[in-house]
Amino acid sequence: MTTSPDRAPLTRDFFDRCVLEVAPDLLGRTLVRHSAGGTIELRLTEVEAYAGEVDPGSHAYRGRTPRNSVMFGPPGHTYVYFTYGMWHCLNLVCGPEGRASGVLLRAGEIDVGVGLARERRISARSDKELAKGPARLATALDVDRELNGSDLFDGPAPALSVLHGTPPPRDLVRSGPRTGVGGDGAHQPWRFWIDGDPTVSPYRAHAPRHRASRRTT
DNA sequence: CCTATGATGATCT
DNA sequence: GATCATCATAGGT
Repeated sequence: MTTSPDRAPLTRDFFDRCVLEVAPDLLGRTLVRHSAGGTIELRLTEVEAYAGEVDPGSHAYRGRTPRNSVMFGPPGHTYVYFTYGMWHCLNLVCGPEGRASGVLLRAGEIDVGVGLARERRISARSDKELAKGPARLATALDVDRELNGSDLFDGPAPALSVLHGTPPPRDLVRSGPRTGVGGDGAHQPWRFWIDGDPTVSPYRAHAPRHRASRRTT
């Protein structure tokens, strides 16, 4: 039985590097999700780096809390959080240990399991939209907080893993400010994407909510 | 294509 | 109580 090099899993050492190296290096890689519904494979086209306690845009900026604790653990694990009352976002924890950094997986192209992804993403108007955005990606892959902290290298068929895939030519890798990040971290060019790829999500600048108080009924 | 806005609840201060 | 690493929808261009 032969396995082509692009189907080989990445090693844990791949993730045990500075997040600013790992993030662009993840573009073009293949994310594999095994769940009860079936298998999804996705080619990553857009990611963002969050550099831990030194990064004002990072959940880890103000230190360890119950939510962000897996960011402080070893690399090669998932960090899944719930946001805006409705959505989940999926990150991969990077090294070195103690840095509390992670890569937000923002978008990709579904290569395997398009039918299953469409069942989970009824509102998608085309296949290009199935994982165009971090919460859409998490929805298409059936990722929620149950997956938080899971090890990408947990046994022969982990719930989530990353294969080598085919990285794009370096001159197609672009970088710019992170979507929806404000404050002192707003201008770091730590969003990375494949230029011209139709599955990359639109950039949105940080939009502060202004006096948006809700009635308490 | 674009912009504006409501939905919804965990988290942290 | 404010914020939030977002999305779907409605309506204008």
